[in-house]
Amino acid sequence: MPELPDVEVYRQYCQSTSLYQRIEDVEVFSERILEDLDGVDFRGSMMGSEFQGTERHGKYLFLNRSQKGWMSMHFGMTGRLKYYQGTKEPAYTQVLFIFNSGYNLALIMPRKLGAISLPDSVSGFIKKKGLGPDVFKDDFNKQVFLSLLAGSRAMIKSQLMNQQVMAGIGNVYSDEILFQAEIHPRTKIKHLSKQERVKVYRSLNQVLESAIQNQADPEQFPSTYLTPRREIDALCPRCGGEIKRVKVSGRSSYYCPSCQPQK
DNA sequence: CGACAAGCCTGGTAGC
DNA sequence: TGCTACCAGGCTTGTC
Repeated sequence: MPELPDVEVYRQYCQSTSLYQRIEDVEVFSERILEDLDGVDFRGSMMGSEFQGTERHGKYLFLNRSQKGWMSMHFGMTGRLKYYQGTKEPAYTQVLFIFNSGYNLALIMPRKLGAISLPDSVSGFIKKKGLGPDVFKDDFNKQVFLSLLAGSRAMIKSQLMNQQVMAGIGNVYSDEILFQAEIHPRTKIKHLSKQERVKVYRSLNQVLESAIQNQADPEQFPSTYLTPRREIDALCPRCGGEIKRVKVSGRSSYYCPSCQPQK
């Protein structure tokens, strides 16, 4: 479920495991996820360097390679990382970094919809991709959020998920935020009052903070959360009613019809 | 076996 | 009418 909280957990994982070890070799099992180099050139660029720091913007993770710039990672729908010792890489490993410490870092991704690229700078990458501000950084405040909704013709869920507007929220967390805010996912932004918009903002902050604290693991989420109950006819943790599913911009959205009535 | 799945990107178009 | 902003569909491949 690689949305902002998941990628933040991956960032902390890399920070605590994968820095300051020389990359002795790189194995590329799927070239399609390499954005700007083929496998041979990517390997050549990575070998001999080491990761020295981590950043995150929205759903993208960045690893600093000092004078050689940055490596960005995107996890698609199914990507995750594993730092391990041993000879056999995990199933569905697409790119494998082999360190001189005897440990390896595997990018595991059953569906090859993620991407790796080698940007010169994080800010340049954000600009090139047209990403909006990261929703969990300090400068993302209520005023910024309200300005990003102002004048929009979109449905609230689509706007929360639009990475060009604001970066980090995907299908699962947009549903959770709107469940906590008691707003139907198909609500048009122009029909939301100022108080309702502020309520969405507060829910956004609370949900992301709680998710990161709980290692983005739905099983550890508060009992009032929808995320562990993303299935039709599950029961609403607030009112006990049946959870329903509806399509919003082509994405399956779960909600409680009585807690989140359609306007 | 068809529908579905947490990601992004693109082309066509609805609506100001 | 023209331009934007929006959204449906496609990509991939394993699971139910």
